[in-house]
This record gives sequence, C-alpha cells and structure tokens, in this order.
Amino acid sequence: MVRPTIKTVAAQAGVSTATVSYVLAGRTKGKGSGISEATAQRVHAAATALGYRPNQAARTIRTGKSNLMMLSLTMLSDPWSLAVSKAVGAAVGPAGITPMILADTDWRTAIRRQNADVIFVDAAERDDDGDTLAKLAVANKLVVFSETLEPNGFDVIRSTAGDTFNQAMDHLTADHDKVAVLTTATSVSVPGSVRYGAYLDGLKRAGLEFRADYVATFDGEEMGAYEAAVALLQQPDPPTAIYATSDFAAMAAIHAAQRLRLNVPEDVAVTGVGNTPQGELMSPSLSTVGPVDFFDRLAEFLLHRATHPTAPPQILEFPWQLFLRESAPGRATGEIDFQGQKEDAL
Amino acid sequence: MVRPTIKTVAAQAGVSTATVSYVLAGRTKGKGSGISEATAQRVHAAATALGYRPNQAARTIRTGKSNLMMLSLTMLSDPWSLAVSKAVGAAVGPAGITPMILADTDWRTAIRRQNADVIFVDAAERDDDGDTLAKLAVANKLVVFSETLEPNGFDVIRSTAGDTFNQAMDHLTADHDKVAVLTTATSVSVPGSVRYGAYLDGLKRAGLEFRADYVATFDGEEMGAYEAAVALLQQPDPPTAIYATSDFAAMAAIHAAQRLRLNVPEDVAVTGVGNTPQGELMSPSLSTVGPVDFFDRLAEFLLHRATHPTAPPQILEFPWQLFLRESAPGRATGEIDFQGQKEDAL
DNA sequence: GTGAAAGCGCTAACAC
DNA sequence: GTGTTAGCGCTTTCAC
Repeated sequence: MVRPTIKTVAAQAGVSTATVSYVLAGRTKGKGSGISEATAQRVHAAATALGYRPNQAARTIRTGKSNLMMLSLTMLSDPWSLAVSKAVGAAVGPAGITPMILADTDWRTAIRRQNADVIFVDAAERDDDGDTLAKLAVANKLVVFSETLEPNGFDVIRSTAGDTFNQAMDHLTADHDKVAVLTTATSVSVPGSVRYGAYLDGLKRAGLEFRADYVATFDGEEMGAYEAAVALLQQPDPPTAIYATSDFAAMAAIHAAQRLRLNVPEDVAVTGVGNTPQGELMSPSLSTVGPVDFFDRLAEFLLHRATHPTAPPQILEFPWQLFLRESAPGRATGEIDFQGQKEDAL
Repeated sequence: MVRPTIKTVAAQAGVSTATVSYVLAGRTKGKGSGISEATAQRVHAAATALGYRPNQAARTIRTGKSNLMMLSLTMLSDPWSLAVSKAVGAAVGPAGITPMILADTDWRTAIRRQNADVIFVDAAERDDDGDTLAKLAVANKLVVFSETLEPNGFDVIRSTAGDTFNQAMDHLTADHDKVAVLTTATSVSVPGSVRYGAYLDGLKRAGLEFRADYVATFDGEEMGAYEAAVALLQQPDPPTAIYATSDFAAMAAIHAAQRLRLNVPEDVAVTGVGNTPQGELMSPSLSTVGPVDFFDRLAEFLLHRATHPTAPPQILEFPWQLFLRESAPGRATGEIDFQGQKEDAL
C-alpha cells in the first residue's frame, strides 16, 4: 500500500493538485481563492477515503516551516525539565506545533541533523558555546537558557538570580552553624560557579568555617544526589542545614533525611534552587530560590518565537526570589512564614 | 545571512551539485563513482567554509528516510519512561538516528503531523487503538507497547507477565494479612485491568477480605501517588504491605513510608511492577515483577526497525519474573533472598 | 572523473 | 472558480 499524495487525491476528486492544496489548507472562502463548496466537499471526501496525510517534509521544504519545536533537555529526570516539557506542551500544541524533546543528547550534533522552527537549549555555559551557537543560529531559531551568554543571533533566557543565593545562605546561617552544600561535581571542580560560590561566600559572611566534609557532590546520575545526601547525613557530625543547588538535589536530600528518620526541617533544614512546581507540592514543601511563573512565560516566549521568527534576538530576564516554605521556614521569630502560595515574597 | 545549499557549495568549489552530494555522502572511492581526492578536498573545504549543513527535509523527501525516531511516552516522569529514553538514546545515536520524545502528548494527532522512520508508542490499550494504529501504520513504522493488541501492520512489544502478578501477591499474603493496593484511578474504575485484578484474586486465594480502605488510587499527576500512599499509611488500621501496580507508585509508597517514620520492609513491605533500573538502585531496593533486560532489548529492536523498515510486523515478547529485593524480602524462612543482582529468579 | 537533469510532495504566483 | 507551473534542496541515473 503506497502512501497517497496530493496527486492521488486530486485525481480521485477530479480536480487539480492546487485545488486540493487550497482546500486542505482551509483557504476555501476568505482569501481571493474562491473554491465552491461542492468541490471542497469532494476533495475532503477523497482525502479521507484515501487516508491522505500531508507529507511534512515536503511541506517544510516548500514553506521553510517545520511546525516542530525542539527542546534539548540535559537532565530529563530533573523536575525542572519535566516542568518545561509540560508547560511548553500545553502552550504550543494548540498552535499546531509539535514539541519534541531531545533528551540527554548531544544537541550540537542532533540539531545539525534535524531542523526545527525553534530550538530551546537548556544548558549552555561552556566557553565555546557562544560561538558554536552563533553559527548554528544562522539556520535555526535558537533560544538558549544561560546565566552567562549574551544574545548573538539567538535569544537568551536569563534567570537573574541576583543575590537570592546569598539570601538563601543567610537564611540558613541565621539559624544554623552546620550548613552543608549538595551540588554537582562539576560546579565544585570548575571555578566560577555562581551557585557554589554563593555557598562559600555565605559561610564567610556568617563567620563559619569551611569544612570539606560538608561538601557533597554527585554526577549526572539519578540516584547520585540521594546517595550523596545519605552519606552527608550519616557522617559522625552531620550538618543541620543543607544548601542544595537545585530543587532536584533538595528533594533528594529531603528523601534521604526521611530515610534516615530525620525530620525536615527540625533535624535538618533544606533549601533548593529553581522554584519548580514539584517543590511547592511536596510535603514538606520546599524552600527555594527561583523565578516567578517561569515555565509558563518561557512556553509563551517559545511559542512567540515559533510564530514570529524574524523578530530580533532578545533577552528574557526572570528576576528571582526567595520562597520560604516548610523545608526551611526559619526559626527566627521575626521571620515571616510563607505558605508556598504565590504571595509576594521578599 | 541565507543558509547555504548544496548549490552554493558546488559553485564555491567549482563543481556540480552531484559531485558535492557524492563527496558529502562519503562515496568518494568505493562505489563506481570515482571522484578524485583533489576535488573531494575542495568540496569539503567549501562546505566547511560556508558552514554548510544538509537540509534534512529535502533529504527526507528524496530518500524517504528522516533519520528520526519518535518515542511517545505517556508519563515522562515515570522512571520507566526515563529508562526507555536512556536506553534508546544510547543505542540509536551512533547509527545516525535522532531519538525525539513526544511527552504526555496526544500522539494520534502528533504523528499525523510529523513523520519519522519509526514511532514507538508506549501505551495503547484502548479499544479503538487497534484500528487507528493499523491506519497510521500504513505510512509509518509503528512499534506499540501493548498487553492486549495484536500486530496489525505494526509491531507489538508485549510483556508477558504471566502469573507474576499473582506471585507477587502470594509473596505478600504469605507474610501479611493487611495488604493494600496502590494503583491508578483508571485501573480500578475501568474493568479488566490485569494488574488490579491480580490484587483481588490474590486476596481471594489467601482467604483475605477485601477492604475498600486498602485501595489507594491516584491520577496522572506526579505527587498523587505519594499523597495517596501517605493517606493509606496514616489511617487508623494501616496495611503492613502494599502491592503497587508500578515501580513509580512503589517508590512513592516507600518515600511516603519513610516520611511517616515507618521502616521498609519491617513496618510495611512494598512491591512494584516494571523492574526499572531505579528500583534496583534505590535503597531499600525494590521488590518488583517485570521483564529481564527490557530496555536494552527494546532499544535494539527499535534500531533494527529503523534500519530494516520492510521486515514483516513482529511481536516481541518479554517474559516476566518476580524479583525479590529489600523492600519485600519475604520473612518465610525457606525463601531465597535475592540481592537484586541479575541472578535467575524463579 | 564529472555534470546534466529528472523528480520526490508540496505550495503559491499567476493565468485562464 | 480552477488549473498550470515553477521551484524548494536534495539524490541518483545516465551520459559524456
């Protein structure tokens, strides 16, 4: 059974391919091209009878639009990635655009192989990325999430964390002497990590001594963060607070604590980074720093880019806040106890 | 800056488009078409100088191959989905195929809009799916994971659970009177669910009474299973064993138990379904029923389908086993205590 | 060794 | 109102 083309349909309906194209594009009435109701009916009948489905590749080559949105998500198991996927799916589907996820892949080679109307890249901080991206941006609409890159033919989604990392650290050191960090191995080994740097600075500000045994790291693997947190909390003199550099890590830390029969936040307080929806929903809800309304606005922007490809490259900033919730509410009496609803945190 | 085409490259190198195509396809020497080393050099130089990247859509329309593999994954947050993604990514990437995930989307409309060499659909049990799929299979290579459907123009991946659900239930009822079930809302409301049915049968076999308060359900949402498990374990007369109908649910149940300061398996034993890698790695490791070596074999099959599109539709069966690990080791003395290594379980 | 040219399925001027 | 036709970027047969 050979797949029917627009030609087959045209023959079946006794019209030309152009007419079929017009009818199937729904341009029957409005625009100049007037096609009679009768022929439109016949064309539709023929199309469904034959089970015709347009060849997207042919359409793409002609129009230059693929109706495809690519989401390169580096760590798919991270709730952050899941939240992006969910928000984008809800936003762009109705517009006829199909969002597809490139998971844990080398997006550099992948987007060289596949074309899409707009490509979102969730992690690009390496030094050479700026140039690589600029080159790739010649042929693709790129939207890059980056804390350091500047727009250069591509858009940049920038989380302006400001001093919220510091706020989180100060919040923890206000009540705790024993504050540990749970972060990725690379952020420690590669200098210049803002998130890890804020930990070191926070200790200094509070006059606390740096302890190597309070630095827990993990690599990209799923169970790594959990194991690292367990080890951290099982040592002879465990910390009473954990500054995790992602919500994912923070959630792993909370699970680890509960596994060890420690109460959160009584025995150990935990803060995360990202303000993911899951953190808000979990129990205890997660104290975290992050942007407000990030995922929906990101989705909206990606849709905008898909439909307005020629608009000049832009930078979209997301100011961050500290969200104090149950996992680290703050024992100091003067402190306000936020309940995780989107009240305006300070 | 307009994107360079094969024509631009040809002009730059002073050759024809055909020569460029040959060179870039790497068919310089072997096959009949002898192209001198010198021209090949010039072509390559021109291509890189211009930053030429082939237009995949044009290539697809000509060759009929898109080098795209679509994975429709219904519940991306489920570790099962993540395991599929990971295994497939590792297997097909080297073959020049890009795996893309269609997350939580209506794949029926999505695959009508996009073409791919092979499409994997992870959930198709609804009654009408057989026909829908047969129609779609005319133009796409479909690989469907289903416990009920028969191959019909598309391949079927079938988990042959056999009586392993029963084994799991018998294992729990051997040591426990109070066995609860944690499952999706639909499996309870829609009749004919094998997994939920096995729960009811298992109770009957053990002479245990059905209790409505031991049925905990959740919908598709991420936190749902966790909350449901918490509620289940917080009631006045809590169960001492939970038969969860997915590893995802089982892991949520374990986290819930730990949250409530209950020990697993001492206070509450838990079994899952799926034999996901995460279940094996977590602590306590998860007792579960599921297939052996599922993800790698699935990935291998998908790759095979992508490269051998004309092979006749096939059914790929995965016999299941009961894997006894820490979360429900079995207190009966005669029982063997598997350590989660891939020994041959019974 | 290399090039000319046809044509994949589709869209959009433009002609009738 | 509807059809003709050029051409998107690429591969591949066949001729030189």
